[in-house]
Amino acid sequence: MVSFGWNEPNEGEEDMFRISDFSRLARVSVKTLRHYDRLGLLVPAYVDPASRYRWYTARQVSRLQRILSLRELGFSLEHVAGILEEDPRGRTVRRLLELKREDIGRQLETGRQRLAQLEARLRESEPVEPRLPDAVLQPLPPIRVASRRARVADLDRGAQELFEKVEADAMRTGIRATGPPLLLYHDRSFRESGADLEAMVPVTHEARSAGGSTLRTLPFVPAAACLVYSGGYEQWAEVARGLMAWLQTRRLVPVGPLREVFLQFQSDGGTLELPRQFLVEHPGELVTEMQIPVRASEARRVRAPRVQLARRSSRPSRRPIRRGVR
Amino acid sequence: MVSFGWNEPNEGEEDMFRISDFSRLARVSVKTLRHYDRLGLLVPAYVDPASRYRWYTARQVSRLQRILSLRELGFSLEHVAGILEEDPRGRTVRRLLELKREDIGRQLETGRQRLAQLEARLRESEPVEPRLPDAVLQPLPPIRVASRRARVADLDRGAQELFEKVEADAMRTGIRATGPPLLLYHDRSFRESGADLEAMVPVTHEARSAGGSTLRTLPFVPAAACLVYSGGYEQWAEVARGLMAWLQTRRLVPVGPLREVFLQFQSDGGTLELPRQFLVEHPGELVTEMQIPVRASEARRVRAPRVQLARRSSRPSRRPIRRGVR
DNA sequence: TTGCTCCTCACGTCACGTGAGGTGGC
DNA sequence: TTGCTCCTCACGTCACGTGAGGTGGC
Repeated sequence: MVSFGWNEPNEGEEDMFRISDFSRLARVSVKTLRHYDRLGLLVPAYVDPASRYRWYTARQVSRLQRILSLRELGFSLEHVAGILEEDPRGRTVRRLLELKREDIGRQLETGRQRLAQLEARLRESEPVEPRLPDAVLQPLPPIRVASRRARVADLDRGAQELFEKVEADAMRTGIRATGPPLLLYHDRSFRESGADLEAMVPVTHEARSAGGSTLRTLPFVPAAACLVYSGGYEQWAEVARGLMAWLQTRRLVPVGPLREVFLQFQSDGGTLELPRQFLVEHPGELVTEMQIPVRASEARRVRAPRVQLARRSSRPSRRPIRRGVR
Repeated sequence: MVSFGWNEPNEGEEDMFRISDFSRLARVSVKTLRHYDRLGLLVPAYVDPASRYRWYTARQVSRLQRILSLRELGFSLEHVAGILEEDPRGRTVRRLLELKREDIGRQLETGRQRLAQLEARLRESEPVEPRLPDAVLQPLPPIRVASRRARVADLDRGAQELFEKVEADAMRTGIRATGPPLLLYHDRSFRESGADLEAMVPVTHEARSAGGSTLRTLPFVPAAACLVYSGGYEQWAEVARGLMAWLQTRRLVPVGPLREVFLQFQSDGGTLELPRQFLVEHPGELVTEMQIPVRASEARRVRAPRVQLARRSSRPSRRPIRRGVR
């Protein structure tokens, strides 16, 4: 047994709160307090060596409240532990909070959108059956681009940062963009985090250097399904449905990385060869073209059995969901 | 082996997408698709019996998108499964969506508040040290009340519903409230879900029946720490700190259930005996009094050793947090 | 034939919650 | 002494993600 602290001055001498009272007054569950103790986030002011009872002081409330408010801002407890070791007035914490502010701003925006959509859906008694967008099949010419490729932690932010870097490089080296920016998805399947992205800007063949960006030529693609749509990713549902239905009826299958071309991504328009009518229909909106290399299917036609039944008898789901609302 | 479906008409005959392509085009990870298959939420149109490869059709995108949008609204996957079995235009779904709308509205509100607080904190170079609110020690007289007690799933909503019921009972039975409503926390420690709450309205002793509500008399409390504050639960941090510090310096310990008295909970004020000055200072705001029965501490003074060191040597935390921001 | 795609299975993550079984405190 | 409070330990939750080890498909 180690024994110390018993020679301390009187400042340590004070009444304390048992865990249940501390829990009630601070509005935090006992389980949470024990959890924070284990993580070393909030260690009780005193722990009885025999009974292991935890005792807390009033002064510990402020640390607890800092933990809770950081947690509510969306930081992980591990992250909170780090922040609490920093100077709360220092630059590091300030920067983190500023980043978090932008974060929450974005979250609010998507929340508002979702709410608006939900309300629209509730107002309409009958859903407006959206006409599915139509695609075209065409070859993609080789394109000379300045590009940056990386695995990014967050899809949207990562893409934006890549584009900013490429554009900064172009600025510095005096390269002019000759067309709208493109985004390539290199992963064979979709992933939200750790995606392998390549952001690029078309340039002329005269460009010799692009700083940190790479100059390369996108290969010729003999056939690609291309689909232009307006609006952000909230449109993806219909775009995907439309494109896939289109591919399916034509017996085409994807064979290469997906491209997104940002034809109009700012209110001033951009350099595009879009039909003028499209732009008039969607003034100031985001206009994107999706392009996916395809080839004819191998004519290996798979016929679909009534799979729901087949699956049930051959391989029952391991964790069946209990049905029924409420 | 069960075999069927091979006599189906041609409608089942169509090309399909392998899981990676379906994933890319629908912007959903392969892991998620397999997960939904396992749960029976989205079973592939065809599963090769030999290879167990999953094949999806374009038509399955719309079901997937419904799953995703319901999930994003905050429904659990189990709940989503239930909703998908209902008529999407039926009353059940409509009611669920309306509830969810209110839910999201509330979430947006707290998000906005958090953002505002964060921004305020970022604007101030120096924090305004809040003066801690002050409590008073006083006896609580017995009070005749009409009350409803229940375990509630959600704290805030549960309390509100209880109050609505009590007030409806009072209306129906013609009882007049003789004071501001009270909320009692019966749990020995705090809990967010499943809390044991009692909502009550003071009434006269003449009342003989209160419908579904119970008529009872709150017992006399010889000593309670009472603290009046304005604002909502976002004030709790300071209130708790103030109250606990106040208790601690006076060597008082809580001995009974916590009461909240809603002195002013609507913009029109209410029936109160608050100092007029307080009301003038906080016009139209929420004004709450916290009351907690106390008694003198047993003079068993626990002296706090330097616990951080003691704990480290005697019981190292099992899952230490790796420190350092970013 | 080779590498690529897909498979299953087991375990991890995150912030606790649940419950069993047991001991200290007044 | 009795019930109440608190303890630890192990496991569960939720919606997947990670990675090992292995097989089918072109």
